[in-house]
Amino acid sequence: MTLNREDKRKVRGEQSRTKILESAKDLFIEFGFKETTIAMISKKAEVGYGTAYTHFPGGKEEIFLTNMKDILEQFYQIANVEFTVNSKEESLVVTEKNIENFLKLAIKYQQSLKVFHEAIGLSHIINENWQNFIGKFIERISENVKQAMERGLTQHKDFDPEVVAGVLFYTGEKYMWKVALKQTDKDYRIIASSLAQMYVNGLYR
Amino acid sequence: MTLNREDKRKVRGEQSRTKILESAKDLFIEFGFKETTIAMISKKAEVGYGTAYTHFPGGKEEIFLTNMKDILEQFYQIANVEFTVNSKEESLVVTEKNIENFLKLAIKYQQSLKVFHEAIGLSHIINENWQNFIGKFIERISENVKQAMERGLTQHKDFDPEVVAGVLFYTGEKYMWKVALKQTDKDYRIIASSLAQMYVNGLYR
DNA sequence: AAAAGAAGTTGATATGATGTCAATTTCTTT
DNA sequence: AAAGAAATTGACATCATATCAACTTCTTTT
Repeated sequence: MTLNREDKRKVRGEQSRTKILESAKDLFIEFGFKETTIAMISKKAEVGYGTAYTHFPGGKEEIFLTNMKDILEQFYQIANVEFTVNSKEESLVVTEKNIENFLKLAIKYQQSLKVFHEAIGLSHIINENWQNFIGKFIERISENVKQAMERGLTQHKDFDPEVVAGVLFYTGEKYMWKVALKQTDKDYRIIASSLAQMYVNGLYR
Repeated sequence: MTLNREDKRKVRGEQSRTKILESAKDLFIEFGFKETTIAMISKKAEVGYGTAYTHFPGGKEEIFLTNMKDILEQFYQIANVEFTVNSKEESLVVTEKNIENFLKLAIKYQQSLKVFHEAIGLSHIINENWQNFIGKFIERISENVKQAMERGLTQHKDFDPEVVAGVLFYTGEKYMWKVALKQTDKDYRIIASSLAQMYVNGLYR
């Protein structure tokens, strides 16, 4: 066995895989998730029909998720910033900025997110991926809420942290989809401002 | 033409229609939207395969929507209650009660709503119906927000009424689905309380 | 009462997508 | 050069949808 020489079969395999992913990316954006078929993808990628399944046993779903991984990672970075809240004013600024960044990404990846939204409804596995992703956000925001409650910064001491976190995240998520689906004309800054105000004034005293 | 005598063909037709709807109702709850097929429905209803399509040209989607109409109407009644807000305290009580009623319906119709949620993702037409339905809610809540703003009762005069309304409705909607999909153990009163507090304290000064 | 017509039923059929698999090609190792 | 491994391939089985021409059942017309 010669380790330093390239295996041409592996190279060809990688090429097929890449061609499938790239062809799929274009097709999904042009035709959407449901309308795009394995036949279309393999044809555009100039590989046999079955080749798509050897590289992606999970079919369309796996191909799509592989392409989305990158974008999802960027969204997750926003929630992943550590911060400790010392005052209502500080929280307002941080929250508003986070929502703005979130919505900016939605604008940047509008086309892909539109397909993603469709796919979440159509595919059980893709939906599961998204729910799992959402869970991390909610958890993260809940921690901040708990922290604020423990320090006596909140309006009430009997808030449910998850519900409070949901007010921020679920409303933000909904507007993210609205932006992606072009269902709103509102400026992302207006959305971020009103939502941040509602959240911070609702939570802190 | 004899108007007072019954047309046996029409009677038989009505019977077929009813049998299709009732069979579908059971099957949808047992197998879900995707798994339930026209073949299953027509078989259980003891009619020919094509009969389902003569009564419901829109296929599965039309059958399902026809069955859901009743439940949706009940949800809409909650939003349709006129009320003018005079104080923050009054608003808190009314808002909390509305959310509670909303979530109570979700518990009552948990099984149907679970299927509905699946169907919204799978069917473009069913999704459209739901979006249209949601729009009425948001509009209604927005009116209340505007009213409060005009009367100088709010924390800010530059709130976007729709975004503010979204904070209440979209979070409520999300928890409605969580209840229907049994994705939460929280008591509906806990949810209603925290959400109402967040909304009212966020909006009013 | 028979013929014509209308309403409703029916299942065979065309269509279109998915996922599998046995055969085949291409490259590597013995 | 032969054997073996990796990757490719498209024909095929499967399954659900929607359509439609033939058919049955009932009503109206003559």
